[in-house]
Amino acid sequence: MSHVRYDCLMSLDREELLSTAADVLTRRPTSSMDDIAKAAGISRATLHRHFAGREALVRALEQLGLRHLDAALDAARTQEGDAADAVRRLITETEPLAGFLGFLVTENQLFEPGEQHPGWTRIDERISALFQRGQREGAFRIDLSPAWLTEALYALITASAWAVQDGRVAARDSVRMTTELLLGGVRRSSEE
Amino acid sequence: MSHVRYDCLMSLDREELLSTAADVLTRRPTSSMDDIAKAAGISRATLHRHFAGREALVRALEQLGLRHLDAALDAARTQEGDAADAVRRLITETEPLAGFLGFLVTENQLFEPGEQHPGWTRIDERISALFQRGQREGAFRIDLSPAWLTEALYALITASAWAVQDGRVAARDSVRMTTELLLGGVRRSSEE
DNA sequence: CGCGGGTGAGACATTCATGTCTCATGTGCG
DNA sequence: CGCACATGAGACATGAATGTCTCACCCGCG
Repeated sequence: MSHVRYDCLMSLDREELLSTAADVLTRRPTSSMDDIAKAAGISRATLHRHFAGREALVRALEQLGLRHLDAALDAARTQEGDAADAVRRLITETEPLAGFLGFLVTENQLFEPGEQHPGWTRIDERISALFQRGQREGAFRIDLSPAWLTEALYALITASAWAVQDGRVAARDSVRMTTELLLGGVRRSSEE
Repeated sequence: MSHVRYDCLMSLDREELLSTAADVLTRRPTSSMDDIAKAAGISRATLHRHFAGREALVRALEQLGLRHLDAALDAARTQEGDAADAVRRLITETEPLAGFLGFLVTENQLFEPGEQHPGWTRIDERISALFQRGQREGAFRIDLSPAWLTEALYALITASAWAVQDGRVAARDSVRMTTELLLGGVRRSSEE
């Protein structure tokens, strides 16, 4: 068997597969295994050979999303520099994932009301830590809990992705709109 | 047939039915017609006598949601007084609908990617008009489009409902958190 | 050349929600 | 009382998605 020798290549296939699956499900969250297989250019049988079932596929997609989020958090260097700038960087890095993130959040909200995978808590904590740092440094207001700010960040990012998808927001404005609203709010402020 | 005579009563039944259906689907968006019927204390057959199918039921729920939103917009008197205060009132009035709203948004996002019911555009326009007014009066910043602010309002309201449901935000803080974030953003501001 | 592993196509059983139908019950009203 | 209508219970057919299986095919490699 070539399983062992070609594990890395298999992983690559798997990675691409997950990627296109993410694309398809981002566009149409109710796509069937058939649709996903066709979109990936493989047969349903082969798709099943990679992922035991839809359940397993979604789990794997979740892991993929978590990895990407982790990477985005790393790339944003959330522990460095001005907290507000770090939030800007984080949103910028996260924007390409926005639609996919929306799928995962919806899926989670849909099928596991109340419980949540442990993988998310770590991401939540990393984001939460950023907001906490901002509060500690006096850059962020302290009357909004980091947990809520984290939720709001998710919400605004996915909302912007959907707004872009529906043509209500221009794609090039997406990051700025999200960032500015989250950081500054609607009210006209005296500073800057 | 007593159809004509009892139309008003039937409507009342229908209203209650819609209400409990909304409750059930808010909690578990994937509930079956069976679940809904049981929750309403009626048989699936009777449920089908009121609504031709799930499609029709969801449509009716959408109408219900639109009516409630309209009522919330009326109650918030969005055209009166300070725009920021109007937003506060709007969120306060909308908060009881938040979970239900989340269901409708998700359902929409799920099954009709791209298109949207004409009923929503009117609501969107009413909310959008509020933000426009705030911009005109100099209370709101003008570099965020009213369309985006409207989307963000939806997103934050439903996000807060989910956060409360998952225990990440206290129910009593929900309105304040949403309002404050939307109006003032994360950044600590010099005013107030 | 011949072999083996991976693949595509498709048949098949299963499950689940849905929609429709029938029939027995029950309740109110004449 | 007896009739009409609404309801509840449940059988039934349908359709869709899923998961499993078999078989033929092809491609690379010995």
